[in-house]
Amino acid sequence: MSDTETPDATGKAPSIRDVARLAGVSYQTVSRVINNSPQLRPETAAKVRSAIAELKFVPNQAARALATNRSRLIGVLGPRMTTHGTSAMVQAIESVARAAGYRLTLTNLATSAADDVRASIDHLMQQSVEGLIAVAPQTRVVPILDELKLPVPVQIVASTGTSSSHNDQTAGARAAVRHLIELGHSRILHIAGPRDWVEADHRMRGYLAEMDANDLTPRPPVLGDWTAQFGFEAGLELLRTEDATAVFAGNDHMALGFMHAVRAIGRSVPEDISVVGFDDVPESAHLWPPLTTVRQDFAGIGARAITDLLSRLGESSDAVGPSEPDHLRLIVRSSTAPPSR
Amino acid sequence: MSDTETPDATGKAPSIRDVARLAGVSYQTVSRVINNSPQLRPETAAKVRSAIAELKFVPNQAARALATNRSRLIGVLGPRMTTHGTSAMVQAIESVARAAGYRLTLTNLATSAADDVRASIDHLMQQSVEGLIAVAPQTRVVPILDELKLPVPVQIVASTGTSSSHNDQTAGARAAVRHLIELGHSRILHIAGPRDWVEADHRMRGYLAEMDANDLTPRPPVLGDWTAQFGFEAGLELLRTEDATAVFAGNDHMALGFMHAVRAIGRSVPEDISVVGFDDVPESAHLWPPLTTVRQDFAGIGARAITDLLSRLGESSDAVGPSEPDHLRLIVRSSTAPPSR
DNA sequence: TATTGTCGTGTGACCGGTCACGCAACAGCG
DNA sequence: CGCTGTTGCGTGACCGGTCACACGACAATA
Repeated sequence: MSDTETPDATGKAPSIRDVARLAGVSYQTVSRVINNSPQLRPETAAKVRSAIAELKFVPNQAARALATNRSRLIGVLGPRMTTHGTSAMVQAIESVARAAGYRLTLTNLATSAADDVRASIDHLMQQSVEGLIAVAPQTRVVPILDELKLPVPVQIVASTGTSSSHNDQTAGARAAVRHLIELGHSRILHIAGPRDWVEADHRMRGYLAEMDANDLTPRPPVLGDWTAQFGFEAGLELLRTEDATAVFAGNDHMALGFMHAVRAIGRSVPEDISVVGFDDVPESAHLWPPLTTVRQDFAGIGARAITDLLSRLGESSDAVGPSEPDHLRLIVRSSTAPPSR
Repeated sequence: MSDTETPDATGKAPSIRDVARLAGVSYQTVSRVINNSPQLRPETAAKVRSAIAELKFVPNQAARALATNRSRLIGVLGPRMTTHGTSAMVQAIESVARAAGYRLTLTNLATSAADDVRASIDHLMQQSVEGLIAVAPQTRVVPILDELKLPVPVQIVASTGTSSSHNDQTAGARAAVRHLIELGHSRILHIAGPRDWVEADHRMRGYLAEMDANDLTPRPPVLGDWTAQFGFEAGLELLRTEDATAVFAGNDHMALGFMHAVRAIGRSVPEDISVVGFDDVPESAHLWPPLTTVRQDFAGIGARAITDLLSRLGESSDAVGPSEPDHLRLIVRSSTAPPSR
């Protein structure tokens, strides 16, 4: 009478054989039930389902992966530095992947050294991922991915677009610079992101291209590290050595740091100098002054990237349609104004 | 002569049997090599290793998991809303886990509805994770975790401490409020985080406790959603209806939004009203004015949580030692000053 | 020289699923 | 009434590792 409440108290998880025994069918029938095979009598399926519920059976994914040679696992190669943008993208990726029946395994780059990158990729490949998605990778990561010739599809998602839509990458940066030019600025500086980030590169190119298109001579961009701290330090330096009326920063954080520097030397934004950022992180609207910036739909970018990857995996992409590229938009706030001199 | 360059071009990944054949040993010997068995003649091991290299053999984790009944997989239950803090913690968790030979599988909560939480947990359990780590969970998630009686260890990591060190949870909040009191403030408001976040709850309790300890009557905290936008809106409202000289916000973002509201009505921080935040996100030092806040070592918290979890899994925690709880520190900047009236 | 123990390696079964097939029962058809 | 086709389900082998055990070679011991 001191029987355990559950039918088997072996401590081991029940297998399809256990379920089959309880339901009075063969293990293959159980397999059919959990795979929604159509060739099943409804009553049989019901019997099996109740046995599954009773035993709290949950299919062993490892066994399934082994037998089918499909892991339904997607590897995410995270960036070295996480930001609002990358987290938002990863989150979107996860939710789309899960809805499609895929799981996510995550790894972050410790550094961007080649060995380190290879180790991270190995780590993912060992889990026999079916696809790889590199979030905001540094530029040096990309050739490594190419060179490795991975046996699975690789999707690169830079925050200015996926690898499949390279055309509009610099558009946002150009819009930002054009805005400054239209306000009447001509001495415009650029604080860029790190040399080896895809996004940084494209935004810098956008700056150079737009300056060029307006017959303005760009100043050599300062290369930063995306942080507010750098924006601050670079700002102190630039304000001492350069005579500019506007700055286009590679992201909002550096713009924020730069604005701090402007105040620190007793000048003000936008009266003395205009500032525009990039990303439109949720805080940018509430900075002082509210920051003019370029908005990105991070979640949308992430979702598109994973959708593309899934469709490359032969997954019927549920009517997501082709990528619509217009996810960059200039948001004008009060950190920009016509030059006073 | 048109042979492929690799020994086998079957398109399938090589198994230990293939390696064994090439090395002229048994598959068991290969298994011993990849598991670093000591009982091996060095020459044999070398032979096998070169065969492994030649075939680019990589052990199939699914098969291993199936045979050993150990997945070496840790499930991460991410929060509904990702912030700087949670990303930093996840990143730290990943790096520690990887170093210990564990892999991470990630899922994010879409909402905090019970069904949704259960679905997310199921999703992780289906992958037969060996442990679960819930990052910054809402309070309602915790009882669900308890009630489910998961067969694996669960580690809850709130950004104010892991579940194992509950004692200092409110300390940071109390320090923040005490700082305001010591400056001479008595009419101090609190903009709290969402009702169902563990952190929000503890910070609120810290506020109430410290007010109480100084015989000050706390105002009922406003419950926000962590965003700058909320801080802004709540600020507009509070500044209209309340007569306070200081505000303690549940996080830096809401503090930032509040400061925006102060400026929006033509008053200033800290002259008219002092503001203190919580978290010390990297941008806080560069806000205007630089924000007084409570610093948290997110990476350290994350690392500690995963270390604890690993040790509960019987992993020899490499001399990490017991958790040192002093990771909260008040950072005084210029958003706080004595009251002017 | 026979016995015992250790070292290094091989053999068969097994983990929990899936796949390809086999097969009984029954229906439709000439 | 026999033939064929379909439906519904069961059997054996297999995925790629690991585990328990067996076994031969050789050294130490009696």
